Amino acid sequence: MESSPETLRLDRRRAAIVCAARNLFVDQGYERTTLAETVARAGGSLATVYKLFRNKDGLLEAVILETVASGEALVRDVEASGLPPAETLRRLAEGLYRHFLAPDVIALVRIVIARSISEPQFARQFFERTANRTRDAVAALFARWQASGTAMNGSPTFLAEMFMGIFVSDLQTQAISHAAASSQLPERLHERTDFFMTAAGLSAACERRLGNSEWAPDPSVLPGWFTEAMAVPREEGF
Amino acid sequence: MESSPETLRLDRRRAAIVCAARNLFVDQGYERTTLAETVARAGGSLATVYKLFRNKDGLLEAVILETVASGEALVRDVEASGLPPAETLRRLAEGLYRHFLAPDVIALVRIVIARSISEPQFARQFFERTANRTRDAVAALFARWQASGTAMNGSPTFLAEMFMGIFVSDLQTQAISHAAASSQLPERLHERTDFFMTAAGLSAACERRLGNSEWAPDPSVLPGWFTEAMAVPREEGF
DNA sequence: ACAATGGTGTAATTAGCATTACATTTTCGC
DNA sequence: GCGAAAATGTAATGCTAATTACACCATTGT
Repeated sequence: MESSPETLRLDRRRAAIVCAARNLFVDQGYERTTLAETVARAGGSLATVYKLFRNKDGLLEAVILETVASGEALVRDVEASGLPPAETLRRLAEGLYRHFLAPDVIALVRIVIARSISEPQFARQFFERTANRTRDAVAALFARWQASGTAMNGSPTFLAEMFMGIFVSDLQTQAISHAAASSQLPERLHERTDFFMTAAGLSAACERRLGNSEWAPDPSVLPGWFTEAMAVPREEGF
Repeated sequence: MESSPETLRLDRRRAAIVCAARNLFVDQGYERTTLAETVARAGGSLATVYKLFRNKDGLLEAVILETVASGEALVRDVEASGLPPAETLRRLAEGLYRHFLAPDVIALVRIVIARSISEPQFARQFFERTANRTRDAVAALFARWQASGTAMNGSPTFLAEMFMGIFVSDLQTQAISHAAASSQLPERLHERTDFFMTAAGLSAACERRLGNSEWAPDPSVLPGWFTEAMAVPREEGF
């Protein structure tokens, strides 16, 4: 093992560089940010950047992978609060919205899309780690609900896709149009979530038919698709 | 007026350059395409490019604006066939999908997003001319239906936004992940459209209650929001 | 205190490409 | 055919920024 202080020092440099780079990338984009600028802001030197990240692309990769994570943790947390489906979905919607539509995240998504032209497999990996993983976590949640007797229209995977659609379309809008973050978020979000729940057969009205007071899951007999959809959420930063 | 053959010649050059540029941009992206390459493919010369488009940015602008148009015309055409709402929406979904998810369009959207970092107002204009205009056309369609007695859950604008969400989320997926165009389009699309219609209260089941045989709009008394939503579709290429 | 390891600062090196300039050829009305 | 106007081809120019090389300073373990 290396001596701890040495490692710490190196790590601190690395963190500082990644942080400075992230801020600059978010403000100006990747192409317009020079390594000289990054180094000027982070301290350190060009040579260090090349040692740590091999080249500018490597730095971008580090920035992206260390900044944007999936919403799995959020799904886990909201589910853990044990609320009935309708309320769970409302909170989930709010949390995912906050997560995926944070200005920094949008800016980085723009950069990833731009780079996807020359490096498709990097973009694919990014997408895998964020959107797909989150979608799978939501699908698994739906699967658990369905397994415990909550009726809904459609397979968990399909419903998860549609649920994610609530955010993605806004993400696209913001990514392209640079619209100011709308302040009417809360209502819009609720409206959309309710729309989703209506179609999915999960709206509050439906729940009342089952008595929504003490909603408790019952993990007993599982349908066929359950096994694949039930992939256990992995440990990963939010 | 200039003499006709002269103008024709100039126009033909222009068209050839735009076409070559579009193909190259779609294949390689904007940054990686050099003007020399474009000119080599189109014939003509660098000097001509600078005369016609002022600079590389101008060429991009021309390519984008002459290639991607809104789906207004499609909305008009599908509506004109006079089918009941459910069937109209299915066809509309199919048409819009084909339009917005064509590989060329996706590639150009990628480029616009990339450029939106340094030129936000150009990107906003693009968005305005494509997605927003299409959404408004769909909203106006919903407004007309609602005005003629078709019941639905939510304002036309809101419903149009949700309807567009069906495509946008896939557009995002394709733009980022470069997934091969899915061949399972038809089913997925139908499934989603039906999902939308369920939530919107427009599904076939609902229609049957009104008798869906000879569905005919009745543009008589209009609700308050109608005027703004009813913006007449403008002439524009599809 | 002292070497050694490794970070730092600066100054080349390099390369790509947009943009410009200009000399040559083509087009087209007359 | 002729000459003006425009198009073409080619060869600079110029700039930007990634990448590399190298000489100088800091930290750390002994």
